Order: sequence, then structure tokens, then C-alpha cells
Amino acid sequence: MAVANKPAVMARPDGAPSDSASPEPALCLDRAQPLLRALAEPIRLQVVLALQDGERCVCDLTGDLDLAQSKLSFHLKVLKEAGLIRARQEGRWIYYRLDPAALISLQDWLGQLAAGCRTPAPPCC
Amino acid sequence: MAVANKPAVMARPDGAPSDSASPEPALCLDRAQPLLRALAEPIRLQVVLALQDGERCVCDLTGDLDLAQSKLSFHLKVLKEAGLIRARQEGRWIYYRLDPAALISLQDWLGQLAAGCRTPAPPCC
DNA sequence: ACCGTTGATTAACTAAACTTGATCAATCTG
DNA sequence: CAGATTGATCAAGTTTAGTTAATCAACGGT
Repeated sequence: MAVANKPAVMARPDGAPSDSASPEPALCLDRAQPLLRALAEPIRLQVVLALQDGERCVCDLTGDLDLAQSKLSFHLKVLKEAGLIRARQEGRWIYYRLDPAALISLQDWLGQLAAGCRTPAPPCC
Repeated sequence: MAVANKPAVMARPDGAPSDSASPEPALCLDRAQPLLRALAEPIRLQVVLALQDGERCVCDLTGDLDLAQSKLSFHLKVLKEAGLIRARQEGRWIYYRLDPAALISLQDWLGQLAAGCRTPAPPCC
């Protein structure tokens, strides 16, 4: 039992490559996880969908989604820290917008995950 | 404030459209969310990665990931209920495998989410 | 400068998710 | 059949995440 055919998960330590050449950096596990976490919450998903059409200030979002200001602010912070959204201040208001690159890199990551499903069914025990 | 340009989130109620033409059913929100939730957990993500190379029985997975049997069983159940993995019994053992279709449909969903990012920056308040 | 507004932050509370250890059903082996 | 093994399930505990209400800082208008 327990063949251990892979010593560890193929996580690239990958501090800050920011290679200028490749258009798709092939998101590693450590960066995919926060994105998944941030999206895996109903309210945050609503926020993301609400931002799909473009920038919105917080005061609009509270109205659109009917959320307490404090609650929305909490979720916006989570989304921002995950890198899914970006904030821009303009005078008294703060506008949030989606970062499509984050979505695309996550999409990419799922793609290569799905691509690895060859399912050769190795013998067990 | 609160222009409310959209009455509700554009979730298609979408019972079973299954239009015969399109090969990609365009996952709706209600099906994407459970997938995201299931993936947004370190252990479950490890399990998914471990299944990337093909089927494995539970006894192998406990060894590979060094998890208590009970804990692994809990997470396998979550993954199975989300539709990410499938189980197959063979005698005394139960083999789990990834369902690539679930990954692909989630990937697809992210794609159309990213595609909707036009960012026309509507005026606020 | 003062006051109202926007939105972040904090602490205490609540709820949900994960963990642990034990038990149970099913299957195989001797 | 008895005993061992695989893996699901349950109940109790713990940990984490989300909620609520209040406070605070920054900005703009008067």
C-alpha cells in the first residue's frame, strides 16, 4: 500500500517570477487556492458578478446587493487580497473592478488540471 | 445612489436546458458554486491533485496524503457530492477518480465570467 | 472650521466547517 | 463461522469564517 509515486504536490515555490515573456504564467497551486477560496462564498460571488459589467463604487454595491456596508467591506477585502478585484479611489468614493487576469489564470489552472486526467487506473494495494 | 441597472444576478434558473447543439452546457451559478466550495479547501485540493494521475483506492490515498481515514472519508464525500469525483467499488476496495467534466465546466464558467469584463466604468452616485 | 458622507476597521458574537475517536456495515480470508 | 480489513458514519469537540454594531479616518461641501 501507499506507493507514494510523487514525493510532494507539484507546487512551484515561485516567489515573484513576473516573467515578461509568457502571456500565461501557469498559475501554481499556492496562487490558485486563494482565488478558489475567495470565490467560494455566495456573497463574494455576487459581488464578482455585479462587477462583471464594470467598475462600481461601494455605495452602489451596497444598494445593488442589499448588504450592510460593513459586511460588504469585509468581503471586498477578501476579494482584493485574493487579487480578484482592484480598488481605485476617486475623491470620496472608492471604485472596485474585477481583475480579469486573475479569473483567466484560474481558468487556466483548471484547464491544466483537467488536462492531466488520463485515468490509467493503476493497481491498488 | 444605487442605480440597480440589473434587477437580479443573471443566474439562469436553468433546470435542464440540454440544448442538443452546444457541446459545453455553460455551467450556471448554482452549479459552479458547489464546485468552487469543494475545491477551496487545502486537503480536498490535495486529493484532487492526487487523483490527477488516475484512480486510487482510499487506502492508498490515506497513505499518500498522510491523512486519518475518517478525515479523508469526510473530504471525499464533500468532493463526491460536489460532483468532482466518482466512486467505484471493486470487492473490498473503493476507487475514486476525478470527473474531468466537472473541472472543464467550471473552467468554462470562469471563462465566460472573464469574457464579460468589458469595464465601461459607469458613473456612480 | 464644521459637519455630513463614504468606506475601512475593530471587537464580540454566531454559525459553519473541519477534526477526532469510536462504532458500524460490508467484504474477504483462514 | 470467526476474525481481520476497508471505508462510511456518528457525536463531540475545536477551529475557522462570516456577521453585527460601533467607532474611526479621509474627503468634500458649505
